[in-house]
Amino acid sequence: MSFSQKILNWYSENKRSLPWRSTRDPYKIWLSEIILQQTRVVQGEPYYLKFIENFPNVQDLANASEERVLKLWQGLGYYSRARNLHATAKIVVNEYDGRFPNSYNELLKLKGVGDYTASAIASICFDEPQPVVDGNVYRVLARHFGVAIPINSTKGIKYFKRLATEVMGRKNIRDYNQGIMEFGAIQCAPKKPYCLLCPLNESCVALEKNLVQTLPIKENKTKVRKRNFNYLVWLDPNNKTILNQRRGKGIWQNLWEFPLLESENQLNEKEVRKELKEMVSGDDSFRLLSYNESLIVHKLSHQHLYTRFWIIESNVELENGISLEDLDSYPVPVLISDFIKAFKNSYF
DNA sequence: AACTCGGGGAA
DNA sequence: TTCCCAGAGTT
Repeated sequence: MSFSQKILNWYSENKRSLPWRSTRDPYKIWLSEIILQQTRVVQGEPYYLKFIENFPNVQDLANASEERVLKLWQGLGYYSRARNLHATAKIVVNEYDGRFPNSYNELLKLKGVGDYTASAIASICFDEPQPVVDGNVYRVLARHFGVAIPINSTKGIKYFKRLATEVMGRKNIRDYNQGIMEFGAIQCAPKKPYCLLCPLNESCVALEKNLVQTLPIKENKTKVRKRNFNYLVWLDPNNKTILNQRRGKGIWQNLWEFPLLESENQLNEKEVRKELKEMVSGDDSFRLLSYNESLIVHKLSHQHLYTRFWIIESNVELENGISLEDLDSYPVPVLISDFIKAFKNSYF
């Protein structure tokens, strides 16, 4: 029996029941694929359900505000996915008459749709024989065929795409693609796969050579940048506060946060007070207190944010202050939403 | 080719 | 802690 046939057989017996498995609607498949980029199924599934409920079709998504899209995306990370999702919805509505392109090559032109996602949509919705190559597929192929080329090298990316094309089998590409990913996620898991019961164990090169724990090979370790954040949580006599929207490049683009003082070294109370006096032009009729005793370390994959929240009780009314109830309507990073939640429970 | 972009779950 | 997740865009 061929490699692809064994995958198909395994899939038919072991596939999870997932909400996007029962449709060929390109909108829904596209949405699910964007959500699942670098994201576990269990984490993405509730977001998929929320998005379908709020935006049943691409027109609804295109007509929404970016604020609303980002708010629904809040907590999922990689927020450029949400911005590109929204932008692509508008393009599909305005330039494609509301219909998604139906081929790999055309899908590839959409924002946020790369090789993997174009292959996924083309195969699942339109039966086009394009193999998906995601993290699961890299692992399955590297192990089963004993490939030691780094999966994140230019050479590796080309090699595995070619290998995936050779072994895919073209008759049921829709189930095969989902099957090999599911197989990688459940059977050929990253750590401690249970090879004894694997339907492909007789032909697995990594198992034969005792390389299951070694493959796939990945090079480059991301170095972590350390940053010091001081968030200024204003509270005026009406308990209103201030949020700013992050613009430009960097993390959390277009999300909201409290006014931020970023510094080379962590600031103490005296230094924060000095900065504040300049901001309010000499007026020092405010109370300043540190909310968190020890620093909060918010860890992103390539940045560690050493964070302190400062509460500033001011006697001056803020002009465009935001009430604490309204804070929840803004899309904010998890670091901020965690604080808001704790703050509301503890401070009043 | 290397870097940037989140957050969370599992071992 | 470390690894990695149905990757893509930018430099």
